[in-house]
Amino acid sequence: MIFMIDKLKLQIREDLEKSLSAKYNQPINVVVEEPKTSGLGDISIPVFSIVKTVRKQLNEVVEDVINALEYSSAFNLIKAVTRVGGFINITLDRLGFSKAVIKENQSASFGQLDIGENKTIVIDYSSPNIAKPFSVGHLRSTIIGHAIGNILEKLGYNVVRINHLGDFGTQFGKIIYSYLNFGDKAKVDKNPIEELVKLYVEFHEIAKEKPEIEDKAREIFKELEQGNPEYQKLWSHFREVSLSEYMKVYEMLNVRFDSYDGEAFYNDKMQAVVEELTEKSLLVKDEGAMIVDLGEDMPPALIQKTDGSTLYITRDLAALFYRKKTYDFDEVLYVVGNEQKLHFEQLKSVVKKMGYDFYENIHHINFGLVLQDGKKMSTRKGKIVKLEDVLMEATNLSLEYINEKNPDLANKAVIAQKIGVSAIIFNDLKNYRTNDVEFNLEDMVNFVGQTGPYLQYTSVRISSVLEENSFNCENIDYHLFTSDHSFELIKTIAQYQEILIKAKSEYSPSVLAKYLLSLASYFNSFYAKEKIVVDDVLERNTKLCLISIIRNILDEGMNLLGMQVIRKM
RNA sequence: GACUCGGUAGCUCAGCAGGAUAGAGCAACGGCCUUCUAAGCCGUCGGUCGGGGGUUCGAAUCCCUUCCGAGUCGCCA
Repeated sequence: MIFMIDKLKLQIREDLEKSLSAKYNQPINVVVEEPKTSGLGDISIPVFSIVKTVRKQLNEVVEDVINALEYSSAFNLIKAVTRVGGFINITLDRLGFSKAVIKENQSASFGQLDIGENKTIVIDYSSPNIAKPFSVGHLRSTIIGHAIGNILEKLGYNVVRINHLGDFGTQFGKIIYSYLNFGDKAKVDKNPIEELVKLYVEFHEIAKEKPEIEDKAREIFKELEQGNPEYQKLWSHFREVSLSEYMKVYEMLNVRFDSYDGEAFYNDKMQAVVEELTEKSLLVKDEGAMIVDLGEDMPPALIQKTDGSTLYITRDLAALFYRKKTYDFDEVLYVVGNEQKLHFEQLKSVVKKMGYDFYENIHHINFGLVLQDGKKMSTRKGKIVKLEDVLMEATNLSLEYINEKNPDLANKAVIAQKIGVSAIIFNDLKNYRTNDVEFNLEDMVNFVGQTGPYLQYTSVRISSVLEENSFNCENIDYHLFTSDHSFELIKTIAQYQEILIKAKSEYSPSVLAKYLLSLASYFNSFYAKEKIVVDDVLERNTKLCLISIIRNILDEGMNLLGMQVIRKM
């Protein structure tokens, strides 16, 4: 059974390649695509490359391809074949195609994709640093990681979501020192992250005058590592209060994790890595530190500092092996910014050198930096934009819109927040993830055009029609789907599954986001042209069925992206 | 300096296993609410695809070169 347009294209391609290869007695590659300009049909086949391989006249090849098409198993869904120069344009049988799409959509198996069955993917995202504010960069990681995780689950993968908290390192020595010497317990309890950051900043100011406190901090950290109960208690307290603040953000974004094991969790698992590297003779002493030489292409990986303490990559290696052992993953994804590209290349390279094949399944899902005035945002420069403020701003603005457009709406505050938060999520996901983004509040809370609210609004429009009218998808007049604006919708619906697969293969939610925009756009055009609740029972039922399918896809798609679906706005 | 990523309409971006007149949204301008939510729809305006070479029937897409921006480059994470 062929229904999806991409499957149809694939089928035509396979059939043509088979019969043409036989005819010309050599392997033939056939390109099957969708015409970029409208009015030329639904599917097109440029034959130039075939002409080149077989060294025959263009006309002759065109003839051969058209003849071969008739023997394709997809031919029953083809209505017309025309030729424009070196292009063969295929027009689909709209009636037959619509029927296939709607039937497929109604079947129980719709959307149940199983390409990820029995496969496990570990995905590491969000990972904020304890005692530091939740940055806009971590917001990107959180949003992108969450959406990719959802898409993977939709495709049938077993997904393990890990929040690899930055809860370890010399900075804890500094914070503990500051807290003990000039901290205020009450203040910290009341406003943990803000106060801890203040203490951290204060530490650095004092360290300018009295550099010896740096040694104190290192000492405290060393004792913390070795299990000093007082320091451990403080560390664990700071971790807890920070995490509970992050949880508020996660709750607002509707994000969950399977594990919050951060860097500290791997503290006792690093020695084994160092030992294994030593056993495999990969560790070399260089300028007092222990490194793994990675050849000409890459700078070496620093595994152990001169003073014997370990580094980021050592911890990541320990975490990686732990995850492999614990989850036996097929792939592991790290949703971490562009600036750590080299780090992950080194990580893969070290794993490869250690002789493990699974280095190929380690993917750095990099994303662009959040820039301010064209430069990387820096905590040190104190230009911290508080995430809560951004979410608040978006919520307030959407409330203003509601008051203007629909002042009698019930639950305004709740809906305003759902719109505001979703606007920010969508704004991040609609563009390809590796693009850098300039921090711009106005863009983030834009509600007009290619935005989150546009999708929500489209779904709400459909809901308000469906709410008042019952329908069934058994009794359909497929002829109604043959108009241009209806058939665009049918073709777009038919692309949904392929879009999910593409979003997975590129690890980019933007593929889905762009698709939802185009579906919504086609619907809104349709909505402007056609009255849905008409007197004719069959026509009304047919249209209601169609728009309900559209709403299902919009809603599911929005959920996959991490947005909130609403019924009224 | 080396390496990586990017440069497409005034702005934000699609398109990039080479294919037919380079597409959206925003902004600007002009239409469309006595009919299912106008956060919408329709139209107009807007481009030497950073510059220069090359590969070929054909280049935004591939190669080289050059300019511009960002990021990274052993003891932070």
